[in-house]
Formats: sequence, C-alpha cells, structure tokens
Amino acid sequence: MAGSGVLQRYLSVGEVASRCGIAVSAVHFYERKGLISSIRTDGNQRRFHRGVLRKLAIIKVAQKTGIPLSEIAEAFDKLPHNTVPNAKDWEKLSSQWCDDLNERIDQLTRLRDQLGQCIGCGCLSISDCPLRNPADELAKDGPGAPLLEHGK
Amino acid sequence: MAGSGVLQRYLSVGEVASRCGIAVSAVHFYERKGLISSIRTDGNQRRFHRGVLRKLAIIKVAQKTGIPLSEIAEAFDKLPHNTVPNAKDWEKLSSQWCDDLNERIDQLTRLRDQLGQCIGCGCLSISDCPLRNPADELAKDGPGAPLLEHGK
DNA sequence: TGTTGACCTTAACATTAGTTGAGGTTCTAG
DNA sequence: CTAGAACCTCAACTAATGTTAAGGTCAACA
Repeated sequence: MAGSGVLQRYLSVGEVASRCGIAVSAVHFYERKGLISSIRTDGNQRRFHRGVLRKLAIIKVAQKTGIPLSEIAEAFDKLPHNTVPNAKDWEKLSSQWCDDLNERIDQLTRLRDQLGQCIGCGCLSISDCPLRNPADELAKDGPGAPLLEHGK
Repeated sequence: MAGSGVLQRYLSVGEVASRCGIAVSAVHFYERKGLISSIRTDGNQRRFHRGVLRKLAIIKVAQKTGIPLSEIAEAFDKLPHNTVPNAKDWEKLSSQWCDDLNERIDQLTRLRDQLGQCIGCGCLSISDCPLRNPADELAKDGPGAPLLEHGK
C-alpha cells in the first residue's frame, strides 16, 4: 500500500478509484482533462491528495445531473483558490447545478405534457390535426417542421 | 423539383430534409440505420413516400425525450405492418415513451431533491456529515462511494 | 446543349466519455 | 531477493449521432 501511515496523506490511483467506485482508467482520464491533479513519486507513480475524493464525488453528482465534464472543469477552474472545494464552493456549485437540473426537468415536463396532448389530439398521425396542413401544401411556406409546436 | 405533380407522391431527400428541419446527411443517416426507407429513381436518386415525414416527426420527438435511435428503430420494427405509423401506432409509441419520460423526470427530480438536501447538509464538503466518515477510515469496509446515497 | 444545383457513394472526421491492450516499470510482501 | 500486483505511457478502440469532403452523376432551366 502506498504511504501506509496511520493517517494516509496520499492515495494511489487504485485506492482513489476503488474508494470512488470508478475505474482507474477513469481517474487517469479525469486527470488528463484537468479535473483533478496529482503529484508523482520518485518512481513516477501518481499520488493524490485526499481532497481528490471530494472532487470526484462532486464530479459524479454533476454528471448525474447531466453536466458535461467540460463544464465541471470550468466550474472548478473558476473557484477562487485552486485547492479542494470547501463548503462554500460546494454550495455555489451545487446550487448552480441545481438550477440547471430544474431547467432540464422543466423542459422534459413540458415535453411530456405536450406529448400527452398529442397522444389525445393525434396531431402526429391524423391529417386533420390543426397543426398539420391537410394536404401538406403548407410546405411552400418554407422549411421547418410545423408539428408538435403546440406549447411553444 | 422531383415529381412535381399537383399532389406530389414522392419527395426528394432535399425536400424531406428541409420540410423536417434536418440536414440531408441526417436523412441519409437515418436511412442507413433502418429508421426510414426510400425507393430509387432510374438515376439512383432517393424518393421518399410522404409518410416519411411523420416518421421523422416521431423520431424528433422521441429523441427529445432521450430515446436513442436504436430503440426508436426497434419500436418501429415492432409495429405490426411495415408502413407509416397510424394513429393507433402513434398512441402506443408515444404513451410508452411518455412513461419513459416520466421515469427520467422522476429520477432527475429525486436527484434534485437530494442535491437540495446536500446543499444544506453539506455532506459533500463538511467532514462531519453523517454519511461521510470523519477520518475516511471507513475505506477498509470495501470500495464504493458512500457519499450522496441519502435517498437511496 | 450547357451549366448549375441537387444528388450519389464512400471515407474520414468530430464529440463525449471513457475502455482496452501492448509493452515496460515500480512497489511491496514473503 | 524475487514474484506478482499495481503502476506507467501511448495508441487504438467503443458507442452514439451525426457532419464534411472528395470525386463523380443527374436533372432541370434557359
């Protein structure tokens, strides 16, 4: 085990991976993308500060909400200090992502309602739907699908 | 213009693309993936039955709900007849996808609530969070991230 | 008939988020 | 000290969803 003190100061890549429930290759990947960082031993092996666990936990949550890694990296970069995110940082990040999440939920909810309406009205399938031009001669009005723009 | 009768029976790929608001390359792509089909002119150009517009509208909606193309293709394949989806088909497809959508919304909602809780409790950032082992010595209990499993 | 825009195929590229394998080095336990 | 586990790099591959480019053909209008 790397650095097996009573209170380990540094973690090997394998330890980080297993403690976070992700693959070693994913840890490497996140480091390449600049999301986390490490120092090296004399033998060129990575050693991670334990704060990386918090970062990885944050990454996992953000990913679940649908935030791409690039944005997560950006958010990390914008933190005032370049160490481990503290409580205040986390609050900032998470409430921002919570907003994003709410917006995505709203979008999907609107879509669901629209879909529900369209199941009833049959606008996708029946030619006399108010939104669908009867003989499709609306086409000359220009491109773009006039369908399913109910709620819009 | 291809087949310029008073009531066009067949559409060229460009017409289909512009009427659906998608790129020609996307139409080709969907055909390669088996989602739509066409016949050919003597000169080897595609001609699409107008029903393809309905199919493409359905594809667009399904994609918005997060259904991958492979599943859309599967759903199309399972339709009893192999022509254009009719009202009943559409109802079946859309209500199924509506269920999927609802589930995704529920998932995201649970995540949001969890995130909201964690903003307050600070479990990701503060070491005395009930879910976070104080000195991280819980690690020997095996791999896996113990964080953010509140609502689970 | 000539020109031009729309079309054809095939292959390569782009993006996101990683995984897998080859070939070689380091670390740790016995 | 040595075997084997864990680590290293680099390149290639996966999957989904398309786009772009190259090189060639077709068709419609004047």
